[in-house]
Formats: sequence, structure tokens, C-alpha cells
Amino acid sequence: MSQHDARTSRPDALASRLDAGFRLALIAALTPALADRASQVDPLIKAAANPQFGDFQANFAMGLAKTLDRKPRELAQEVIDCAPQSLRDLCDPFEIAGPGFINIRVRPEVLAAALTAMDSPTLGVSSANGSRTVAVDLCGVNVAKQMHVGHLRATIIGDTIARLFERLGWRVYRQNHLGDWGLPIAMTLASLRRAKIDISRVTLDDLNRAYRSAQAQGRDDEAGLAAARATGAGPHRIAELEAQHEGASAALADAHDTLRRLQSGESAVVADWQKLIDVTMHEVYETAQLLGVDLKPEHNRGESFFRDRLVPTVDAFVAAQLASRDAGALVVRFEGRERPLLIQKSDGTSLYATTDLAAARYRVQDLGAELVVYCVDARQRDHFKDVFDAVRLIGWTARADSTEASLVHVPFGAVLGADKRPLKTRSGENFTLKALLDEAIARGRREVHARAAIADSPTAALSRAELDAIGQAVGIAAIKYADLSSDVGRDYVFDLDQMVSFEGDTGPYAQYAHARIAGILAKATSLGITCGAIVVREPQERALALNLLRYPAAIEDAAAQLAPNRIAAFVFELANTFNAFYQACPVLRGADDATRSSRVHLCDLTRRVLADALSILAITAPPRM
RNA sequence: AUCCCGGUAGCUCAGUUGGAUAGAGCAGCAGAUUUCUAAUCUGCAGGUCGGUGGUUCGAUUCCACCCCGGGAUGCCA
Repeated sequence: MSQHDARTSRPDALASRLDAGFRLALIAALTPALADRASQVDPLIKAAANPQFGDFQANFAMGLAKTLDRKPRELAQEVIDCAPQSLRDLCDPFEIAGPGFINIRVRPEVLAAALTAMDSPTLGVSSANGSRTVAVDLCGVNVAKQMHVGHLRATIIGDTIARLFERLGWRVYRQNHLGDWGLPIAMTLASLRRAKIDISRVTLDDLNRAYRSAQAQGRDDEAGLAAARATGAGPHRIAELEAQHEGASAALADAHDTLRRLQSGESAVVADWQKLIDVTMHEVYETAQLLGVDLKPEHNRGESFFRDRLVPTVDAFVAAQLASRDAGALVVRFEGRERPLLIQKSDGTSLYATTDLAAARYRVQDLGAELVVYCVDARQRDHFKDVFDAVRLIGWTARADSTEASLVHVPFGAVLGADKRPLKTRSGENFTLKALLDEAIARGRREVHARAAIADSPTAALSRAELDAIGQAVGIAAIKYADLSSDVGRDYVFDLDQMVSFEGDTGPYAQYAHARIAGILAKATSLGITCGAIVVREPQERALALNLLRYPAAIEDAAAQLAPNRIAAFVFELANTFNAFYQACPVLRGADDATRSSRVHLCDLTRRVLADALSILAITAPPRM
């Protein structure tokens, strides 16, 4: 996964204190041998690979011994002997194991104190307080096309990344790069007008049909075909262009004419065009709401938004002598790369790369983003590589404070059917996103209702509407968690049975853990048991404590790597650790008052961390299920 | 043809500055409940980390070559 800055994983609160202590020990032990270079030695503190090795381990001895020509275990012992009191106070006596690992076990009081310190509304997460800015390109629907599963990913991955940075206190600009301008939409518009369809009462289905029929009527691309042949493009591409060529028709001329009238601002055409957008976006917002995604009209920065910036963009590249004329078109060439970036067609019009260049400039120089994240299909890898390089060449990554903005593509893979081919319905059509979500919600509701029918179930007394709401949350969580829980760059097989099986690494499993805790806390309240001083005694309490303390580092890591699956992995681990604790450590029936109130406190903290992490994935955590 | 991405347990996948015995989930097997929600937990079994070579005290991780799968490849987005 791409990384947008040089920052390595941030250690959690405890690990960074251990790190600081070991650095002091290293300086004390190594200054005779290394002089001032001793302060540069990294103690390499990591979470222990296995609980039997303690909580953390320091791995510096082996590598360092090599450069100093010493025995690693001896070296480790010398550093331990120099440990300052501040470090010794944190843990039990160190153990040296294997070739020279130092095993570290944190004292229970230290864990308890660290948990108490994290018990605040921020949950230990530090905030940038709006001092940093990111733009997130997400959703990217095309006007007149129904949303399908591909848009699911661009939408929820982008929303999660946006939420992640919002949680970290960044200023976040969501950018919905709509396909709402240019020839494709003009073709649809022309097709509708030819068919004399009343655009004022048109439905998305009508638009969808018009879009497809417009595509079928074909685009002619003689210049493109000639160029493709001349430059030795793949047979695939040439065949595609030939097919289009055969379908060349008056439809194309009509579309070009419609586009010209749209561009010149002819009011009737513009009104129709706006209507197309409204109809399309109505369903997009509905779907976004269903998915819990924050996507509204104010986030629209579609192609049409950049229409007046296209000519200046091309001019800038020409003026900077970065663009050259080739077979009538304008291209930007890169050193060491055969493939150029086409920024103007031979007929003088611009194309998607031009818009992307203008958009990148806008995001960095107008919005002031230090980071621009593009949540777009992995097949556009090469395209974005070229666009980003072109933006750097012309210097548009330069920010006002003279730092350099990072442009990062987060490529996501395809959603596949059981046959490992892109997901289709039986009749070969793309699944609409709506159909998919409806199915998942139905499944979620069925499960929740079945559960509520069991006599002692906590949901037994709920109304049908309440159960439906929970079932919807469960169904949506199932789909979203499945999508976000593995490396987004990879394809995955859409398997609704697995997603809503509610066992193992799923959204409902995390929701269930949360609901259990909420149940305990509700009972605790009615019994008058409140949060008290935390005592870490049992191994399951220790495991839970260590897990909770990792939260701030986990989400900072997810942000640094732009990897939503890191959040999901944290959620799953915490739910797991909690369930083990729940099994082994009675909370409300604990041995004494102190134990009960300590465990209620652990439950409370766990519930809040779980809900917080899930909220970054925009997965709701119902109090009962 | 060139470039990009991937190949880890039967299946789906984690594994980021190279570290101890490569981890989960599902499926399989064996257990735990007069229980704070069993949508749970505990244990067992399951691997030449695609292959070969190299660097290293140590490689799933870095390098080279090869095999397999997918994608991209100038006037679509």
C-alpha cells in the first residue's frame, strides 16, 4: 500500500515511553564506543510476537552487535544495566532470550495508569486541529448511469479515508469527481431529445437506457484508430475502435452539436443537462445515506466544475514547453517512459487527463491540500501515475508555504462474482448497487428477527420497526466490513452468505461485541455499579488493556498507509480480545466491589473505542441486537 | 510486445523500516453453557509463504531471473 509520507508506524503510548527509556540506556551504554552516534541507535521496540515473550520486545541487539563486532546477548545485558530508573519503573525485570531479544513485561499499575490517561473524549488520539489539509476524491459517479458495485468501493473507501483524517483533526475536502461533462453526456442528452422524451419527468432508468443506446449508436474515432494503428496499440484497443468506427452515424454529429450548444450555454440545453444531473444525484444521495456515507451536493466537483480551467491548463503546459504536438494531438512526455499523456485531442478538445490536471491544481493550490487522495479503480493506475508526474513537472504540487503536496492514488480492485469474473446478474447485466444493498438489508433483517423470536433474547421486546432498523444496520455493516477489511487494492469475491454469516471476521461480529458490552453497561447502571479504579490482574484483562492502548497508533497507522483494513483489523482484534475477557472475567458478578467497578470501567472504555473505530468505517453500533 | 498488480493452510485473507515456532476467519474434528446476549469461548489438525539463485548471523519481507493469473497500453473515463 502506498505511503504518503516518510513517517513510519507510530508506536503506541506505552511503546513510545519504552522507546524513550531505551534510547537513554543505549546512549549511556554506547557512548564510549560510538560517541554521539549512540543517540541515533533505534531500540526497535515492537509488540511481542507471542505473549510468552511478554508485552513488548526490543530487537536492537542483533543488528548492533554485528556492526560493533560484539556478542548480541552481552550487548543486550550491558544496555539493560544502563537502563534509567524511569524505564525500570515501567516494567518487570528484563529478560534476554534467543539470539538477543529483550523481552519486556509492563507492570500492571503502569497499564492501569495508561488506561486512565486515555479515558477522555479523545480516547488518546491527538488532533491536528485543522492545521493540516487533505482532499479526498471519492465516488466519481457518471451522470445518467446507475450506481453499480464499482461505485460502492469508490464511495465507501473514500468516505472511510475522509473520516479517518477528520478523526485525526485534519481539514478534509471531499471531492466527488462526477462525470457530468463532455461527449458521453452530450450523447445521452442528444439521444433523449431525439426520442422526444420529456426530460422534465425523466427517471434514472430512462437515463440509463438512453445512455446505453447512445453508446451503442457508436462513436466514430477515425483519428484515434489511425493513431492506434500507427503507434502499435494492443489488438484489444484496435478492435474496440474498429467496432466504434462501423457504428459511426449521424448520432455522433448530433451529439457534437448538442455538446456545442451546451458549452455555449444555450438555456434549454443547459436546463435539460441540469435535470439529468439532478435525477442521477438524487439516487446517489439516497444510496449514500443508506450506506452512512457523508456525501452531499456541496462535495460535487465534477468535470463541469473544471470546464473553464481546461484551456488554461493546456496553455500552461504549452507555455512551459512540456507539451508537444503529435499527430495533431498534444502530449506530455516523460523521461524513461514510452507512454505519453494525452492532454488535447487532435480536434482541439480536451479529455479526462486535462480535467484531472486542472483538478489536481485546484486541490493543491485553491484548497491548500498537502495530501490529495484518489479513491479510484486500480485499472487507472497508469493514468494517475502519468497525471501525477505531469502535475509535478509543471510544479503544481507546490503549496503556498513552499512545501510539496503529495498526490496518492488508492487503487481498489474489482468486486467479483462466484465465477471470479466481474459481478453480473444472471442476465449478464451489472448489479445495481441498490439491488445489492436491498438484498443485504433483507438478510440482516431476517437474522435479527429470527434472533428476536427467541424467548430470553434482549431484543424480544422490541417493535418490528426497531428490529428492522437493527437489521438494516447489520446488513449494511456486513457489506461494508467485507469491503473494507482486506487490502482494498485486491479484488474480492462478493459472497453475501459469508458476509452475513455473522461469525468470525465480519461486521456483525464487531457489532455483536459492542452490543454485549452495551448490555452489561446498561445492567451495571441499573445495579448501581459505576466505573472505578482500573486493576489489571487476569491475563485477559492485560490483553484487553494492551489492545485498547494501541488504538491511537492503530488509526494513525491506517492514515499513514491509507489502509482502511488496518482499522477493521484493530476492530476485530479488540472484539476478539473482549470476547475472551468476557468469557473469563465476570463483570457484574465479579468477586468484590473493586473488581466489579474496575471491569465495568474496562467495558466502558472498550465500548467507546469500539464504537469510535467503527464510526471511522461508518458502521453503526446498535446497543442491542 | 512492453509496463503494472498479484501468487501465503482445502477456501477467503492478515503479515511496512529483515527477527524467535509464518498468523486469523470459514470449512473439519474435540470440548465449554442451570452464564453479564452461544451471533460466544477453549483446544486439535491443517504450510517446500509460486519456483530457482543471490545478499544476510537471520528472508514471506530486499535483489535478479523464471512460471502462473489478472490488468493497462495516445485521441473513452
